[in-house]
Amino acid sequence: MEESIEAKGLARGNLSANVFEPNCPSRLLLDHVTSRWGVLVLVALSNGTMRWGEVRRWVKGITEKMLASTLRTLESDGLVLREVHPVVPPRVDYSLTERGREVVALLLPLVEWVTVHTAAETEAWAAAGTAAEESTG
Amino acid sequence: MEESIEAKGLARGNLSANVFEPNCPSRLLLDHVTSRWGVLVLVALSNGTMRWGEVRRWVKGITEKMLASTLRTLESDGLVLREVHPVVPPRVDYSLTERGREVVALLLPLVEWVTVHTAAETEAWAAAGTAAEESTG
DNA sequence: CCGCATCCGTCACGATACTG
DNA sequence: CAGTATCGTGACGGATGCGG
Repeated sequence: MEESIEAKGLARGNLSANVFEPNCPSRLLLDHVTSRWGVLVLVALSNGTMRWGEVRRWVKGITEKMLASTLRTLESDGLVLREVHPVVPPRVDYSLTERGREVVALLLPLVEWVTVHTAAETEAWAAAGTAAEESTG
Repeated sequence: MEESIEAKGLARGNLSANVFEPNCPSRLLLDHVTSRWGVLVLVALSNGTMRWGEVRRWVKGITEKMLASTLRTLESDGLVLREVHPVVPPRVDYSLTERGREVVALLLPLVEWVTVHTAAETEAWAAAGTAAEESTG
């Protein structure tokens, strides 16, 4: 394992930020980007600017409350840009900031890895799911 | 952004696993590896085999319950190897499996990015924290 | 109808105490 | 040292209400 964090000194405390410290702000940001919905929202937005409803349709299963909360959090972290258009009907666009794109670039390989490494299990799931797809919508 | 997931077809649904599907098993695995404590435990174990107490000391702020739960989950996911030595006093070693090392390799850049991008805020935090350390304990 | 805030129920999380 | 059992709280999730 040449990729040890020790080699990089990441967790040795010789860097200013240390995610292993409970009160370090880096822990908060890490929690946000790796949160249950945060990662999915970020990855969804990697496709470009999206409207509220669009993001909601991408991240299936998320509630309106969590979507709003997640978007607000990511916005305050400077990862997501929120643009409100004062039109009727109301239109709000969400997109990734420069920082947001940086994180997503690191997030994508992880999501891809997970996707690949659940392929075996997913085959069975998809097989059963496809049959039930008609009933579940 | 040439790294769009569209280009890879990751979220297009043409891969067997799709993290955007609420019931897809890949979502579970993603939640596990990106969970609040999961990522920290995995990164900690990237330093090599550790004992229970060691991991606990690395991941500051984690409770015994969460540590046990997280380790069990990661073990069931095939990311962490748990070795029980029937000795007195009891000794249990935790290490990364081959798959675990793969995920950590993808997790480290993310953690590193977070660390770097909170450096500015952390300076103020460290400065204030060091000063307040005396009063707050 | 879209975007989002609020109330409330539920469950995982967190602290403590206890066992082998 | 390495966990397990128990109980309280806060965050999450669902439904509802409001403004444009």
